[in-house]
Amino acid sequence: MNVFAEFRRTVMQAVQTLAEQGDLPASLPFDAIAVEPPRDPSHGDLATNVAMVLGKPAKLAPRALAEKLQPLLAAHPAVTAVEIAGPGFINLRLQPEYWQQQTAVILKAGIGYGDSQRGEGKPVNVEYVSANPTGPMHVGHCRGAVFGDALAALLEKAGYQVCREYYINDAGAQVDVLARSVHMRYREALGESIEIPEGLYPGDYLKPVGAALAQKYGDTYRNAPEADWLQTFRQAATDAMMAMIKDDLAALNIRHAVFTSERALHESGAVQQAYDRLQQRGLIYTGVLEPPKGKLPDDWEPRPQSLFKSSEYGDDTDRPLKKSDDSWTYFGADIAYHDDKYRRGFHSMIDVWGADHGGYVKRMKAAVKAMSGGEADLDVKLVQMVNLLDDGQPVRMSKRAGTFVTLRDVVDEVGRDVVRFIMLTRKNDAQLDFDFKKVTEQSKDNPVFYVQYAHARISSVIRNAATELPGLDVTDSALAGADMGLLKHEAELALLKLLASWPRLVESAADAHEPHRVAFFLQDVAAGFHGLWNAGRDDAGLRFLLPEERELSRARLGLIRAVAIVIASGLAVMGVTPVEEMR
RNA sequence: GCGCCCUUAGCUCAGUUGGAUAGAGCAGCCGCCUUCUAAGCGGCAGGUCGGUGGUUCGAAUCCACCAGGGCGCGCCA
Repeated sequence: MNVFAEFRRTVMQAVQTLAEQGDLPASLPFDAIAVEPPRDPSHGDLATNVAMVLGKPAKLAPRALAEKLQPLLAAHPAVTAVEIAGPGFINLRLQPEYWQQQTAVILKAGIGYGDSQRGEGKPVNVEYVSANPTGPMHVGHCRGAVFGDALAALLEKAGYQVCREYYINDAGAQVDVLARSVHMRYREALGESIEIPEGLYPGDYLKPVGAALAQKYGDTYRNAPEADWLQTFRQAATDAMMAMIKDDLAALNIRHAVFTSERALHESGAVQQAYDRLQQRGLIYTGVLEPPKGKLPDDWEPRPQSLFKSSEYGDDTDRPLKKSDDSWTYFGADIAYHDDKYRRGFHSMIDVWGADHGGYVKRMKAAVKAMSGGEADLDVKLVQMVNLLDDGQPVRMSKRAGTFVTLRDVVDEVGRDVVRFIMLTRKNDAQLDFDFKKVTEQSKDNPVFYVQYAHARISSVIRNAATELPGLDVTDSALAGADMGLLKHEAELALLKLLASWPRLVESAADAHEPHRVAFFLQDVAAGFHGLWNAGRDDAGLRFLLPEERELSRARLGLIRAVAIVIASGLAVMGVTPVEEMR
C-alpha cells in the first residue's frame, strides 16, 4: 500500500464529488495532481497541488477551489487537519495512528514491502554490459553492469516483467583478431616459441584456449591457411570468452536471461529482413554522406552507400546500414537486434551504454521509432566513467605494463557488496570516483558501511532483547501485534513517515530509470535510525530495550525491525546483502 | 564546425519530474561515551543553483542565447 497514492485517490474523489454536485466542471484533467510529502515537515504530513493545477481549467482561484475541497478532505477518517497555504497548497495532517499502523504493515509485508503494481506486468527489456567477447571484463564495464542489474531489479519491484539481456558482438573484425590471437597461442601450446605481433591480443587469458585447441586438433591447423581454421577458432574463442565473462558477472551476482548473438542475426537472415522492412517503408536509399566536420580523415573520399533516413526521426544526419563494399555495418545489425526485441514483444526497451557511445543514441532511437511505427520506446542510459583511485591517487592503468585492472581484481579486493553499492551512489550521467581506500573504510564517509551499520545495529538489538527481556517473542509477526500507539516520540514518527515513503520512492525511481535514488534513500533511513539510537543515550527513556516497559519495548522493536526490513528491501534492489553484524 | 552530457556550499554530490524558507556528507568550529557497537549523534557556520532573457500563480528544474568542462563526430565496434 502506498500512502501517497491512497490519498491521491481521496483527492480525486473529492474533485469528482464537487463535479457531480455541479460545483466544478466535469472531466477535469487529473494527470498533474500530485500528493507528496511536503518539503518542510511543519507543513503537515501530505501536501497536494490539486487546487493550483485545476484552478485554471475550473476557472477558479486556487485558494477558492481549495476551500471547496477542504471539508471533503477533512471527512477522511485519518485526516485531522486540512490547511490551505501559500498560493493554494492543501496540507493534510494525519492521525498519528495512521503512521503508527504502518509499522505493522511493513512487518507483515517483509522484504516485499514497496512492491508496486505500477508496471502492470508489462514487459521491459534491459540490455546491459554487452562487452565485446575478446577478453575478461575490465573495471570500466563494472558500473554499467551494476547499474543495469539494479535498474532491472527496480523495475521488477515496480511491477514490470523484466528481461535481462546481453548482446554479443561476435561478428565484427575484432573477433577475427581474437581468432588469430588464439591461433598464436595454439601454436605456442604445440611447442613453438611465439611473439604476439602488434595488433593482436597479447593477454595470457588466451593461453588455455589455445591449449584446448591444441589438445583437440593436434597440429592439423598449425601451418594451414587462415581460411581453414578461422571460423573454428573464432567460435571456440568467443565461446571461451563468453564463459569467462559470465563467470566475471557471476562474481557480481549478475546473470542475464537472454544472450543474443550478432553473428546469429546475420546467419539467420534477420539483418536482411529488418533491412527489407525498412526499405518497404521507403526509409532506405543509396547516397553519399557529407565528410565529417572538424577533423577530416586523410583518406576520405565520397562513396555511395545504403543509408537509413534516421534524420526523419530526429537524428542529425542519415546513417549507413551497409559499407561501400556492400557488407553490413554495426548499425545495420543493431537495427535488426532491436527489431528482434520488438518482435519478441518488448515495446519498452532500455539500453545501458558507456558514455563514449553517446553519439549513437539518436540513430538507435530513430531506428526503433521507425521500425515499430512509433509503438516501441527505447531509453538509452549512458553510464559515465569511473575514476579508480587509491587513497586519493589515480590508479594508472596500462595493458602493456600489466597494471590493467579487471572487474575481478576489484571484486576480489573490496567485495561484491561494496562494488555494487558504490557504483550506485552517483547518478548514471555523473562521473564517479572509486577509491579503494575509502570504500572499505569503516566510517560514515563510506555510505556502504553507514547503511550496513544501521542494519547490523538493529540485528544486535534484537539479539540483546533475549537477555534484556527474557521470553519476549521477537519474530516480525509477533512484533506486528504490539501497541504501535506507544511510538509517540517525534523522532519515531518522523522515521515512520520516512519508511512509509519507500513504496513511493520505488515508483518514482522506476519511472525515472534511476536506481541511484535507492542508495540515497537508504542513507536517509540509516541516518534516521542512527539518530534515534543516539537519542537513547541522552534520554534513557528512548532506548529500544526497556526491561521495565515490555509493551513499549515491543513497539520499538517493531519499529526498528521495520527499519531493517526497508533497508533490506532497498539493498535487495541494489543487489547487496544486508549484514547482521560488522565483522 | 556540429551533436550529446555536465555546471548547485571551500570539496564530493542529492534535489521526490514545475511547488512553499534549495539539502546531505566531507573539510572548519562547539558539544555528547560507567548505559542496546562513539565504527555513532547533536549544534554552529557556509549559496547570486555558471550567466542573461523568456514561459506562469510559482523555475535549480521547462525554452532560447551565451560562457566553462567532458564525450563523440564517413564504412571501427
